[in-house]
Amino acid sequence: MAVESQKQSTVSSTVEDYLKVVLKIEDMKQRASTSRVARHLDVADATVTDMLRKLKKAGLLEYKPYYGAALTRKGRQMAVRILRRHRLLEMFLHQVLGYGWEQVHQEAERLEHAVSDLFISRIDALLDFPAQDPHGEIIPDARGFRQVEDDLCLAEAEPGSYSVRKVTNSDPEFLAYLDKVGLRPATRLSLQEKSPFQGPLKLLPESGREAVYLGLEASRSIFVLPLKDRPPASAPLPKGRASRGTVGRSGRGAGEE
Amino acid sequence: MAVESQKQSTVSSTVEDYLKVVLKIEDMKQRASTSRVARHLDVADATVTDMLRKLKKAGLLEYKPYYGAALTRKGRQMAVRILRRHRLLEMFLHQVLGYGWEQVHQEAERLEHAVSDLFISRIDALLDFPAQDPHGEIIPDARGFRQVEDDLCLAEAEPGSYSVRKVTNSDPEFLAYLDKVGLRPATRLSLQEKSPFQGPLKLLPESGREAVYLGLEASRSIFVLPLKDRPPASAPLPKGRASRGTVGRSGRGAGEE
DNA sequence: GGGTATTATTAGACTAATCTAAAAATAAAG
DNA sequence: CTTTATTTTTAGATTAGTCTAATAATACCC
Repeated sequence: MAVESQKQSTVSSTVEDYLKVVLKIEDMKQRASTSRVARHLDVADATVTDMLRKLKKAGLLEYKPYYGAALTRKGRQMAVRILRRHRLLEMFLHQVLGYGWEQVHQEAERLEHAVSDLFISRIDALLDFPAQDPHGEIIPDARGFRQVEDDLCLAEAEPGSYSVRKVTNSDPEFLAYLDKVGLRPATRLSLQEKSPFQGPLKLLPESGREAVYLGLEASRSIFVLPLKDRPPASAPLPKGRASRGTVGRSGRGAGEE
Repeated sequence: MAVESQKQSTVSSTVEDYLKVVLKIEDMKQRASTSRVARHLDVADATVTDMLRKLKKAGLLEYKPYYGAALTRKGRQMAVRILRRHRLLEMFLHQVLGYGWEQVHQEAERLEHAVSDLFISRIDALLDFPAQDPHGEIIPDARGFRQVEDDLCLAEAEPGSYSVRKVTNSDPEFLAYLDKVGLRPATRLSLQEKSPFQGPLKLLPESGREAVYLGLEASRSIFVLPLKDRPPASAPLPKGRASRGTVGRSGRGAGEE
């Protein structure tokens, strides 16, 4: 059949932000309820109700009153496109302009709506088609494919050896702190103990001056990969990364034929 | 006296565009009338009337009904800041991302409103503090100083030898044409004759395959510097540029004390 | 200097995105 | 299964930026 390259209707940057948030919530396996979306965007609930109705009419998401929203293929496609832009921009700011990983998010947040596709493809090439951003987040490819991320939340991990896969928190203060104690993507660490009753985690980062006591809440934004348990000093650095996720479409059936 | 570093109140990108246009018109020694501003921005005259009143109230320009607008120091400061951003961005797109000089304008037009001051200072350093953009336009420095441009419009020039200083037209088609016939900033050329009755100019660019016949209207956007008349083949390339403009404040009395 | 042409302004309206406060639906708890 | 608490939606308003059509001011020309 004819492959209609459906031109991507242009949407406002506000709409892009809504789609991005719904995608983020869906990725966390949560229901994209009015209030949850509102919290992420820091707007009033009523505003979200209106917008969701509008986005439904535009065919970008399903919306059931009093229930919530779910992206359509078209909406997801757009959301993933923004996600790709955001992460590529972060990588560019970090690698080319020397931004710290705690600085990249805010700038990318504005640029993702302003740069052209040409800009994106140029920085993609300049960076040699990076697979991850400075926080360890996977960068969707140009067609919208996203590698499945097979990582584990530190908050759920058992004591043992791990390497940091990604940090899903963009608060500059928090990231600066992690940096200070030596917790960055690719850092190896040993989780030594988890205190009971929502207590902190005792960690030993490889860059390892001393043990770090990290609050449980903070540990929820750190994702790790288990390391084959070998003597940490002689363990070979897993070049690509020991176990990779399989490659799959972004979302059920999204993307073009 | 105490140096109040007056924090630059933030304005919308729309306002930035208005200020930029008024600056551009003033730079052309014209009156910033409602209709002229409207034409530059491609909006209705009525829209401009409203906006000028608003900008006057914000202290960014003077506005006399039925006459026009003139930037205040504060307004000019903001406008020059955007101009600097625009031109630095163009240079960056050209030098780092490999954009053609006919492609840079459109992208910079969006980015100038979106990038942070950090971004600007980083690309400024990366480019080694360039003095001009890809069209030969002077880039104001970080304090808002602008070199006086002592160039001559080709439309007003007498036959003789010149080098191209700048091209003040951002139409991609037009720039692509100039490029094709070998007319770019720094290109040396000889203006051979000017046909009477608004006729075309006969030019011989140094990169010089053959003579170029350029319409008078087109010649208005090309600015040149006269060359000391020596045999063109042996003339030494003026390194910095033979005669430089003096350095002065951007606009009468603008800038901080 | 009065009539015509041009240029500006006013008036009224629209859209996108937002808000607050009130009303309605759903969920939770006895 | 009724009452209460929570969540969501509706209603009504606001702001920024824009438009068109009508009116008013200025400029130009014999």
